[in-house]
Formats: sequence, structure tokens, C-alpha cells
Amino acid sequence: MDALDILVKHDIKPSLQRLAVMEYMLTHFTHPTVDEIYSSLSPSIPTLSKTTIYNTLSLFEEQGVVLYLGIDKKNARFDGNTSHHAHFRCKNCGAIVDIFNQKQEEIVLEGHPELVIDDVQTYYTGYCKNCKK
Amino acid sequence: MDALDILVKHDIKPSLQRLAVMEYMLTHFTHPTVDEIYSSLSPSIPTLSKTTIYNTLSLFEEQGVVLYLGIDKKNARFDGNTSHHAHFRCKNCGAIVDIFNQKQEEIVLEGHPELVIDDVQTYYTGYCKNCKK
DNA sequence: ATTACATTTGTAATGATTACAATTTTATTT
DNA sequence: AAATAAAATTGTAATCATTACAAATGTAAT
Ligand SMILES: [Mn+2]
Ligand SMILES: [Mn+2]
Ligand SMILES: [Zn+2]
Ligand SMILES: [Zn+2]
Repeated sequence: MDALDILVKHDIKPSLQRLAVMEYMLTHFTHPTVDEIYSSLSPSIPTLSKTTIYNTLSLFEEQGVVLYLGIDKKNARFDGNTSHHAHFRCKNCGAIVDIFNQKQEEIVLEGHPELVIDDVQTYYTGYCKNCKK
Repeated sequence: MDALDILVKHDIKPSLQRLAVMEYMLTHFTHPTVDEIYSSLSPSIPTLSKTTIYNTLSLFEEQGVVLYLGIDKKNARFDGNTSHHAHFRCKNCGAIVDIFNQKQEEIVLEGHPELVIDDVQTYYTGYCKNCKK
């Protein structure tokens, strides 16, 4: 399913800018920052504004086509993969990698029937292969 | 174990300000922001600076006596309870409550022997008892 | 008492995010 | 097709949490 399909399916009008951002998120699973997305798209869309990236990602998040990740103290991170998975951030190089863990599936919130759970995010922190001494 | 014991045990010199912050964290498990801690302590320590709160929490986090929580987009949150537990944030009222889940204990990172894991944080999001319609 | 070192404080700088009004684009009506 | 209305984009300014830094204060060692 391509960018256009996803936007249409979520009742998001597929403008040039929105399609470009969606396309980017579907081809870059590096959990990019707003700046990274802007820097990458800006050359091909010279009039692009960073505000549009903020607006677009905010809209995408509301509609559930991207995931907001609060794993990075400094910048917001976004994920085009909305399926259930965890994340790992390397304290040294800052890389954020996906963790597809079968046990992850078992994390259900028992003992708290009073809470309505919409979302779960699990963030691991440590050192990646390249950065562990 | 009181505030002084904890600081001494972690090789943190127990200044008046540090003791006050530690004491606060041991009596308020509301996952407070820097501002909340500052506002609460400021009256009794009139010369207190907000920078000291930042410095102190940063030091405490390095020494592992408090936990940094990235569950809130706006402000950093801190937790005086460093034992293994998850957190839930209500989208409406912003309350952050502890989740002590037995299954939580099972979350071990398999299938990624190349990663050195230092920490895991699980953040649930949704609506609390008061806020669900 | 003097000196060195650690901590605290106040202020200024940083920088990501948001607010907002003007402009441009797209859709609807005449 | 022109006019009008609505939606989206853009640029700039404001916000505000956090950090940087140097001066002041407090504490320990000589
Ligand atoms: Mn991911
Ligand atoms: Mn907690
Ligand atoms: Zn790394
Ligand atoms: Zn609530």
C-alpha cells in the first residue's frame, strides 16, 4: 500500500506536501526528526516550510498513520510503522532501532480495569553493537 | 531509609538543597516536574534557584537515585521510586500513575544479543477513571 | 587565616515547538 | 469561466523548557 492509499484511507487530503512526507515515512524507518524530514524534502520542494512538516506530522499522528516517539529527550521522533513494536535507543550514537519481540505481545494491562488504554510504548536504552566497547 | 542515607550511599554530598529535593522525591510519588518541585521547596528555602533543581535532578539521575520519565511531551518528569514499574498517563488530566504489573517482570529482550540494555521504560496512554466518559 | 574546591545562584543563550496572520492553492457556487 | 469560499501552506514571531556560564557563596583542607 503506497502513500496515496494510506492518506485516502484515513481521510487525509493528499496534497503534494503530505504525499511527500508520507512517502518519506514509508521509505525511512529510522524514526526521523522533523529537521531530518525537512532537510531531506526541502531540495525537491523548495517552497516547503518546516511548519508544514509539524502540521503534517501532527495530523498524521491524530489519524494514526504515524507514531510519535518520546524516546529522545531533545527532539520528537516519528515512526511510519504503526504496528506493535518496541524501540531501543543507543546512549552513544543516538540510533533508534526497532525491537520486534514476541513477548511484547503479552504485555496486557491487568489489575487496572479502571483505566482505558489507548497506546503502549516501550523504550529500551543502552548501547548498540557498534558502541559497546 | 531516609533522604540522608540514600545520598550518602550514592556518594552524593548532602547539601541542604539536595536533601530537600531528595526528601521531596521520597514523599511525593506524583512524578513531579522541575517547576512543581521548585514551587514546593522555594518558600522554605527562599534563596533556592531553579537551576539547582535541574542540576540536582540531573546528578540524582546519573547516580540512579531518581528516574527520568519521558512520558510527557511538555516537561521532564521524575520518579523517586527506582524499582521496576511502568507508567500510565491520562490524555485528559495529565495524571501519571504507577503500574505495577507482574507481567512486566517478564519483559526480557530476547533475539537481540548484540544490544547492551541498561534500562526499560513502558508508557501507557489513555484515560483514567475520572476522565473516561 | 588562607587557599582550594564544590555548590549554588542569577542571568543570558539556546533551540524545539507553537501561534498566528498573510499568502497560495483547491473546491464550490454563480 | 469568473467569483467566492474553504483549506492548506508559508514565514515570522512568540513561547518556554532546558542549558551554559560566570559570579557568589559555602565547605573542606592546609
Ligand atoms: Mn519503529
Ligand atoms: Mn512511578
Ligand atoms: Zn550506538
Ligand atoms: Zn484523567
